[in-house]
Amino acid sequence: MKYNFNEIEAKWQKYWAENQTFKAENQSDKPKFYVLDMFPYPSGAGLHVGHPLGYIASDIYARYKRHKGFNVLHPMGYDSFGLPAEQYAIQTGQHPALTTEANISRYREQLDQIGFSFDWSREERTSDPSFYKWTQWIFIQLFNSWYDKGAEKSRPVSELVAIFETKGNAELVAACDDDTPGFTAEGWNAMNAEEQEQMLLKYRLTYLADAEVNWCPALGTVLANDEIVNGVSERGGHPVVRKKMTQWSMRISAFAERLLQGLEGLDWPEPLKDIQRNWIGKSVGAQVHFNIKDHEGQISVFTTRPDTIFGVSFMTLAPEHDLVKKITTNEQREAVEAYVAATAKRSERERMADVKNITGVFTGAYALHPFTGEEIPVWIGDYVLAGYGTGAVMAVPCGDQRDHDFARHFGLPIPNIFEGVDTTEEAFADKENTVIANSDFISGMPYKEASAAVIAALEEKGQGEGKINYRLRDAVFSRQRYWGEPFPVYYVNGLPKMIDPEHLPIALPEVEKYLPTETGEPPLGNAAVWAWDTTANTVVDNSLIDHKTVFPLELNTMPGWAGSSWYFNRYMDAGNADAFASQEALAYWKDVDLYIGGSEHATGHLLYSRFWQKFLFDLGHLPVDEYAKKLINQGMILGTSAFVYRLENSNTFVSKNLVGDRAVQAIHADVSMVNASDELDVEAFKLWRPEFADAEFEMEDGKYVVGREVEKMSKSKYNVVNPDDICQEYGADTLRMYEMFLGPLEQAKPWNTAGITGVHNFLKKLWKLYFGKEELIVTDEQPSAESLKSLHKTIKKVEEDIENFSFNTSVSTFMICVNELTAQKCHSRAILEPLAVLMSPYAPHIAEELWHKLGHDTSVAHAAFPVFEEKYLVESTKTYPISFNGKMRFTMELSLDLNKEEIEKVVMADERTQDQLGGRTPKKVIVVPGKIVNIVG
RNA sequence: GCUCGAGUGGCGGAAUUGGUAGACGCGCUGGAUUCAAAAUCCAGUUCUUUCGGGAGUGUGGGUUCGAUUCCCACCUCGAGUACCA
Repeated sequence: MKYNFNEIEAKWQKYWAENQTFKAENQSDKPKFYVLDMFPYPSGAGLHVGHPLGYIASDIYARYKRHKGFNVLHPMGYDSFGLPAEQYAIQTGQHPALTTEANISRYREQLDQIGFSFDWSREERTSDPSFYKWTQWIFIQLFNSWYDKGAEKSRPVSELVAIFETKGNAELVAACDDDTPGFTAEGWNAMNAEEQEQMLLKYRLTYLADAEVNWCPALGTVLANDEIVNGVSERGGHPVVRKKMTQWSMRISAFAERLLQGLEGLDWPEPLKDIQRNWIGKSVGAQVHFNIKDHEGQISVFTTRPDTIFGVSFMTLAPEHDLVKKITTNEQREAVEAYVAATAKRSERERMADVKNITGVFTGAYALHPFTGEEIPVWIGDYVLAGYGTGAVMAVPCGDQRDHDFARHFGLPIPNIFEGVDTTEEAFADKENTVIANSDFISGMPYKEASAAVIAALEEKGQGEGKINYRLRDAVFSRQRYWGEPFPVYYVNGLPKMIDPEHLPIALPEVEKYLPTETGEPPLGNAAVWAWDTTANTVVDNSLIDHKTVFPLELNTMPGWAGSSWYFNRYMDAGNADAFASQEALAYWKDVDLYIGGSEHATGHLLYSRFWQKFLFDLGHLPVDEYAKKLINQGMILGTSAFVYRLENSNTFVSKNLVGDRAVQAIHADVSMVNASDELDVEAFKLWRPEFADAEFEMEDGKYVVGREVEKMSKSKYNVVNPDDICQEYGADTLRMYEMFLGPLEQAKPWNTAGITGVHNFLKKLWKLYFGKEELIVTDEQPSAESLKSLHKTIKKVEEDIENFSFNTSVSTFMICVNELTAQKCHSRAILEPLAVLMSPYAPHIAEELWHKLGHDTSVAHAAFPVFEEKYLVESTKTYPISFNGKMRFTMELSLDLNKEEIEKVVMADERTQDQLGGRTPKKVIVVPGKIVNIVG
């Protein structure tokens, strides 16, 4: 009987769907296990072979856990709001919902073909109103909350109001805007409703504020820091400029410390945790307030080296610093203003590219040293960033290289405050080996002690305090786009009001055009029906806006990461209309046991989702404050591009090895036109594009050989391999096993379709253990000891491999097992039945077919995993490697009963040993019973 | 620059606590089968060699009876980050 994979796979895919084989119940006596994949954005290009890599790995794990008796939740859905569908809508006028729908069905078709064990009854789409209803609900919860730094906990704003009414904000330790003024209870009570509302916005966890944002003109929207790479937009590579705009922001900075600490308990890849740690960027130091000569007020700086305070020889402010205007002297005004104007004009990118150029201007003002009273010149310079710390630094040229460079460039003094170090040529920044000198009361102290002493002295003087700074900034949450979640927000006198959650969802309105309006408003400004009627509690026509009962709605939409920040909780109880998930379902599933996805989400999705989880946990909506116990990053599958070489200024293509040193242009050729031996199908190439129709070819041995290069798999490089084609030609089981066979899951590795025959042949060989030409050849014969050994060796190894996520080595193990069983001519049911179960996580279709052909009438998916028994592996002899000076020369099969002395005696008596020694007497003989023998001398 | 990660045959990769380097697969070579091809099967395949052997896991050192594995220095590639005070 032939292994007819197409027929088998279609049959079982249908069976699984009809029988809901993988439906997970929210109540079970079995222990739970939640296996999650990062859900995809359904792009128009469909899946290529790189996309399912992580899904296959997680599917193997999910299926394995089912065999091991767990109630497994393994869901899938779509992150279906996003830019590409909207860009397409702008070009074609087609509603993004339609293209998204079409793309999703294409994705679903492709996913179904690979035989994943997803519980599709829980499918979710972030662009579905029944889903984003809860995204809007969470937004409202954030708006109605503030962060108590004392308790490190999010709390309802109603509690904050109660504090303000009785105590003002003097004793309050809360996350809030930097410019929040202090006020007393009387002060609060004296404010009118609008003023109070303005004040509360400074505390809310999502707030509306004027902020310098990253504006991307080409995309027509603002971007978050993690959406910008090397100063250009991550998507499309467009320039980004700074712009002041009123935007919704998320106060994620309030959670910086918890996001950092929470990493400790997570079984996530260390490099990924490092990325998050760096992004959060905690630094411990002090805030120092310098008085200014002849001026009111102070200049505050943040420093991680309070111990170097006696080494300060100047100060530098960011050009944007508020004090610059106030303190600049008349003599210096012209120079300062010119410098400030010049810096403002430069884009972020120019400033980044131009790090080595030292620029700055003296303001004419002097700060006063808190201990010596010495006058310190105040400069401005663009090496100081307005957005970090206080936007000002105390410059210690002997201890900081940038300050040193600046001082040398402008001829400023470089006083040395380090014992035994010369700092004339370069700064000394080694904290560990620091001994302070020339520094009054801290002379002779090391870094730690000196820092503590300085902080204490500053606090006493009221001129500073210990301070921890984080690099993590609040995240801009507004996007000037159409295809995203609408905010449940309307405006009364310019102040935002939340729509009552019971009226959610606020559905995305219809618009004529998906572009910004003529007045520069976001696309929702084109909507005719986009106003909130506070009496009817519904969205009504804009013409009804009277600012009394009908108000304008928010025109921005939420960013891509809104839905993905909580979707994993929704799967636990997808479809619930009364809550984002029931408390019972949340209590049962709790968290994700295994999460697989790409590391490119380290500073985006994986940080934001942890933030929302902690927030919802604080308010009692979730049972745990970290949602993914274990996370694995799958590596990227790279494409193997093919190149043809065209002689310059001609239409002649030269085969790779004939190019020599002639001037040629390398052009990507579609990999589908190239065979496994790198030969180009010349006729197909001519038909590929009109410009190649009359191309000439210089062939070698009648063949055109292409060049190969490993690159990222992408349409533009014509190296995309489609999983559908592979499934058609070799079957899903082959695809699954080959993707795993390629190499370690976490590693990037090139795809090469040529190698797939090895895995395919293996499955054919497996099939032949069960079937002869026409019939099942499995017998009830007692298996041989050898066969039992092959099986149990495999059980042990495969189980260990799955637990360690080493799926590539499992595939090898299966190959070895089948090779051995074939050599043994084993057709025993006692071996082949457990083998089918063992294979089922990797190659579920063939396993299901074999299982049923062996007489079972329920799915193999819930069969118990074979139990490893040590007794079948017990050996009486061992083939010892006999080494001389560490080099293996020959082997000897010896009984494992022999002790050290006996082994040594037998080995020394062997002729080959004497040959090797050539008459010499060994200095030493190392015998490790069961392992090796090493003869030294 | 800083922080991580990785360097093993022609290729993908294996070697789980320091113990037979190159498992398994691709590719290649030879053979069987076939009118022929595909498919299948068998044998070989790290390099080098005077066929005894010798060398060999990025480079140089070290620890050890023994190092792909541990330590030190360096080189190359990849990822993250980028004036963060």
